[in-house]
Amino acid sequence: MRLGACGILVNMRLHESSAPTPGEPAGRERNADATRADLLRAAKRRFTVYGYERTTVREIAADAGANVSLINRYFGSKDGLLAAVLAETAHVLDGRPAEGAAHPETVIDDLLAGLHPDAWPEFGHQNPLLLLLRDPAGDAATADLRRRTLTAVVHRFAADLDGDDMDDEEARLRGALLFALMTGVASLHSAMPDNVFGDTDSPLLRRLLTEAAAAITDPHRRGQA
Amino acid sequence: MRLGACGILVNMRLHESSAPTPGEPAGRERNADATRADLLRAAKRRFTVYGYERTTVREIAADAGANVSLINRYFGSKDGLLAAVLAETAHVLDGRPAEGAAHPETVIDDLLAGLHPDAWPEFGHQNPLLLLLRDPAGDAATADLRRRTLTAVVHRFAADLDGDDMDDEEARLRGALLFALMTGVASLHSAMPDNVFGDTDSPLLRRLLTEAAAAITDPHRRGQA
Amino acid sequence: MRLGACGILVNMRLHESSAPTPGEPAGRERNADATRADLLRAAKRRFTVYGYERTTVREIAADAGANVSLINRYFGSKDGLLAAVLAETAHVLDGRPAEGAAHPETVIDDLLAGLHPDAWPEFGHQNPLLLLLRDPAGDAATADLRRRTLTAVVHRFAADLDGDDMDDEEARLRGALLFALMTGVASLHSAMPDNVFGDTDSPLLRRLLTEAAAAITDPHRRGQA
Amino acid sequence: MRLGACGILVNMRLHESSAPTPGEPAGRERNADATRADLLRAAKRRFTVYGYERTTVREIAADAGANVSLINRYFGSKDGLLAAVLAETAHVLDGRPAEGAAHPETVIDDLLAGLHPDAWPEFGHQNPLLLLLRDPAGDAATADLRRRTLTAVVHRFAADLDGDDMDDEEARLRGALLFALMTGVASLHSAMPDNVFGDTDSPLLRRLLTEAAAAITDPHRRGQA
DNA sequence: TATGAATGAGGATTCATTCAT
DNA sequence: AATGAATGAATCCTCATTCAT
Repeated sequence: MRLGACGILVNMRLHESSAPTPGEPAGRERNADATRADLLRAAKRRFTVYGYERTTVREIAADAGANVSLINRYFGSKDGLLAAVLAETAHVLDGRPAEGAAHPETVIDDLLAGLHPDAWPEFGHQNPLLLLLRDPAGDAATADLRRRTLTAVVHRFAADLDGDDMDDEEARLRGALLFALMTGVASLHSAMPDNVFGDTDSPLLRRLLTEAAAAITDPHRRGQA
Repeated sequence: MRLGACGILVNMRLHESSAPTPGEPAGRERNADATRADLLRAAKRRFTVYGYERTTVREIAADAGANVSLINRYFGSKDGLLAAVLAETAHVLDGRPAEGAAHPETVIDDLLAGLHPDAWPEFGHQNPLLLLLRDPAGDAATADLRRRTLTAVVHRFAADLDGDDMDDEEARLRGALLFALMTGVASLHSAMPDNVFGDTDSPLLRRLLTEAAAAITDPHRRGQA
Repeated sequence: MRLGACGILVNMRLHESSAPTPGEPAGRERNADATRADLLRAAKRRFTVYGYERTTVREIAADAGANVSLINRYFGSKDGLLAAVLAETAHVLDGRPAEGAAHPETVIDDLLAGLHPDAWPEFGHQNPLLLLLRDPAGDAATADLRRRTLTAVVHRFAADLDGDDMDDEEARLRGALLFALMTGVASLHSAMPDNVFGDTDSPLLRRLLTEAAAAITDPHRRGQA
Repeated sequence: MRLGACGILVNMRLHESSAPTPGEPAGRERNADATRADLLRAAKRRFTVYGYERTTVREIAADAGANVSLINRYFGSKDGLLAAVLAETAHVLDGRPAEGAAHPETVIDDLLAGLHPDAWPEFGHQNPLLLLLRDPAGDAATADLRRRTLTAVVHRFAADLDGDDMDDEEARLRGALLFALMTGVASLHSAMPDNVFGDTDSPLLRRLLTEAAAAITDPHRRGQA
């Protein structure tokens, strides 16, 4: 059983490719790649924090310090931008540490680290996976992309569990449940600003989550009727 | 430990007070209460399934077979309608069986029943609790109502766990985690139409969930480091 | 020269035919005439104070303690109600004292009395003639009625001036000017809540207005080049 | 006594910065200033002629040959547009001839010139001051602006009268009365299309008005009791 | 490449009016 | 006569997108 996939969930400072340095004069430097990246970053944050519908393209452009039309130029449409963000979300998994310890504790460590106020700066300090679960926005193509991305992520979880102790079917189920537990916690944490879970570093919280994760992932669990 | 609150989640009664019998000619029957109820029902479904922003008041009115402006007449605004739906969601809890068996199995039974394709007809066959977690729409007042409703629900979960075996603080934490597990499963189930969890009646699914729930709720769990 | 017409402008407490006595239960007594009168009175006030467009029929009905539909029943439409109010305005002139002293002082006395905060209770303490001059509301028929009413009123002023000292043409011109002076003062007074004219009883104000009125009405004025 | 302020009332210059040349194909020339000016001009006319409420933003946009949403782009809202028009009205005063002959005749000349069918083309051939007196539309902020503009205009009249012959208080009263006379005449003229005052150039009309104005403004008037 | 002006579709809401009771 | 539920047209405004420079 390997649980490395969850390693992606740790806080990772991303390479600020070309942050919209404030103080710079209005006239943006003509650099397509940087502009594109800035727009993408701004979109990630706003989509994650406010949701797709409540985000306007003008807000994204303003955040990025770019002109609105460039969204259409580089991403075709607002939906295209969402698709790019979703793809980005999937790609976040690619950067995971290749080798991961396979213990429930690791999973939970990653989860709890992701709840930290400083985690996920690129996504407005929200777990990007919530983007895949919350408001079902976008057109048909985007919805499909979202679904496929979600499937890929869940499969990744399953793959890490897969081993000689269980078949694929069972691994997929356990992976999905583990994913559900994680996103459930992240989602509730995100929805309740007054911190339902109290101190994120509380030993009890960690113990309970670890136990629950173990119950889901451990095939040799005793006491199971 | 009592877990009765979760019994509410299986409440799928649907008193079709005055369904808009199709085939009838135009000119709605003049019954304010029925109209209001129809609008509320239609809103519940669309808000839950499509989200607040992607639902237009005209769609709701069309679903209800009523005139659009009656939404404003009866609920003041689209936001007021959302508030009514949220309140309804909270009130669903009030109809719970007064005393419930306090076993994790009961919680999971309720959860799994809620995943059934025929469950929650009023909410478009989606768990209404998702309405409290997904897209953060509405104006300030509605957002506050949403938050308070969510808090109330979580507290209800906690109250059912509270007992002589743990203090309030701990009960609240365990309740929140249980709630997170449930909504996480419901959310993932809702987002992936091709049924990630396979057969909802599968014994393995039930066993894993029950174990996880027990890990969260049982204070006397052995083998906890 | 007679100026009696202006006598109509004095403050006159109207017969409260059936004031919507508060405290009475909802169910209105079934009395068509009284209801009609109440609606008319309410409309007079709101149209005069807030203007036609900014007044809703529901507000009028609420003021009158009557049901909205009765406006259409008794007056055909909102426009019909306005027409009735305009007619009423014209009829106010009918109740004038048949014989009036023909001095500019009388005209000005009436005008100043009309500026008093307690004057014109039926019209929200505003000079009803403003209704004929301000916002050009209503459909074509109503606009025509308004115009005809206005013409009638101006002619009435002229008639009071007519005499052996001048021909009809000249009387009409002087009457119109006198009317313009009066309504100009009333209009400005109405538009500036902080009382542009200071104390309404000020001797200077009365003297200046009387002189101006005299300049308009007196055919034997000396010093006219 | 100086009456120069009234000189502004004859200001009927109209710099057609970029008239929507009819006959040109669709696709408006991309000139923000010109578009803004066109919208403002169209609004001035419709607000003055038809009043605020009876004017729709679409009508204004159509008049200006511009897209409706540009009203919101450039003025924020219909109310913002009204505010701009009111400000414009106030600014009209700024362009007055610095020094004016201080005779009642000048005031009346200006007034009568303003009654000419060709006067005030920008305001639909209506005296723009009527905009400040007629239908009290707009939200609270706009109502306040209207009131302040009106106050400013009246004070301007007063200032032109102020001199060593009278104190401020008295000047303000006389200024207000002069303003009332002027707007009263303009208002009645505007409300009665069949020309109540007959020929605008009639010597009698001019004489009567000049006498009335003199009665209001001249502190050395003989024959005053 | 970048800008910002212009566009048009769509959305919530208000309101006079009609209709059934 | 009176009630209030239902209707639909109309209005302001927002927003993604396109176009010309």
